[in-house]
Amino acid sequence: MGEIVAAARRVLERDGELTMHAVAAELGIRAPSLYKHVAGKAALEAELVAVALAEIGEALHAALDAGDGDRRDDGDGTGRAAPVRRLLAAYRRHALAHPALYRLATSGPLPRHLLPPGLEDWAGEPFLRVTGDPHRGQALWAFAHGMVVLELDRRFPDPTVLDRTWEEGATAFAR
Amino acid sequence: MGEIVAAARRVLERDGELTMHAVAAELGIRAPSLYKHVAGKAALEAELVAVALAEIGEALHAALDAGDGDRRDDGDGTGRAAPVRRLLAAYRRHALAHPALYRLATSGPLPRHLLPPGLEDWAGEPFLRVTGDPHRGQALWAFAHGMVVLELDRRFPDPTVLDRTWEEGATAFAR
DNA sequence: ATTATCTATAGATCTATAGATAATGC
DNA sequence: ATTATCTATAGATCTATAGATAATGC
Repeated sequence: MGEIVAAARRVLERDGELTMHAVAAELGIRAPSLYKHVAGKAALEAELVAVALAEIGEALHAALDAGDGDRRDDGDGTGRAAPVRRLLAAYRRHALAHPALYRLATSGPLPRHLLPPGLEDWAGEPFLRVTGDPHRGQALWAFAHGMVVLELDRRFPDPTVLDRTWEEGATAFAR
Repeated sequence: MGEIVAAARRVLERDGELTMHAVAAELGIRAPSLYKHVAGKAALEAELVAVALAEIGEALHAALDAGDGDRRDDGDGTGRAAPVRRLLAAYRRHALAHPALYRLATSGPLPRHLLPPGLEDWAGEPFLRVTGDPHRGQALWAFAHGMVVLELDRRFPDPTVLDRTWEEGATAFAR
């Protein structure tokens, strides 16, 4: 990860937003100097999106790889709820740990032409892996993404503990 | 709905964004004149959020009321998939028909202190009605919201037809 | 020489206020 | 008189370019 991208990431995670001025300050230089190294803000953001997708993908794949042994004893007798639960837990944990980066990578149009080929698919693969079906995988991803953004935006009324809500999603999709 | 709110709504749905200048132009006046009638942009947006929540709530309640007779023949033998399907279909249809208004009402922090009491809960009630459980209702809502925002942001790879994905969510939550 | 950084600033966007002026109601 | 609208403009924010200046490599 280039120095500038790393600085941009620190800024984004610290401030919750990204400006060229803040990135430059983080590096100890002036904003105009950045333009000798980066094409523009959009290009810098695209690099951050690539970093974010790679990390999300790693977290999700790792979550599934980790538990490849324990398919029983998940409470519903089908042996399928545990992997789904682990996947969702990893997704939630990672997103809430890097809220601004998560938002950058998952909100608004994706600059696909600026991303490494295959990265997007690879990052989403765990949802396919765990459901065994593309449409079901997409649906599970939509559930996870919806939960995360609603949680980040504090959209759930009351000071709700959301563990049970995540659990409902896990069991619904685990049949 | 006040004239200004109505104009703001037209602007939002037409331009996909809201500026005081555009709202004033829509009314044939200058932007500074608005401030004699509205406290500020945030207040105007809050009124739009209230309108949006009321309309979403109406659409969802109506969708459930409409089909209170046909609980059989939904393909999974439980008699519960049909209402969930209708609810999701109404949610999707309404959101995609008013994308900018939907986003305004569901993204970012909700100005609860500026909304009519009870409105938020009432708008979300159909999810409780159809699942019979608060947590399951929240989970279903998260799925619907996730689907809509991912669809609006064109986040699903390929030119996917998403009907089957919605269907997967419906069956998952209809048990 | 070449490369990196600097200062200065254009230019785009918006919200919102101040104070002047025109329109309307009694 | 009061109310609504107007012009003018402050002020906040950002991205990005132009041209000058300093630092580094050969």
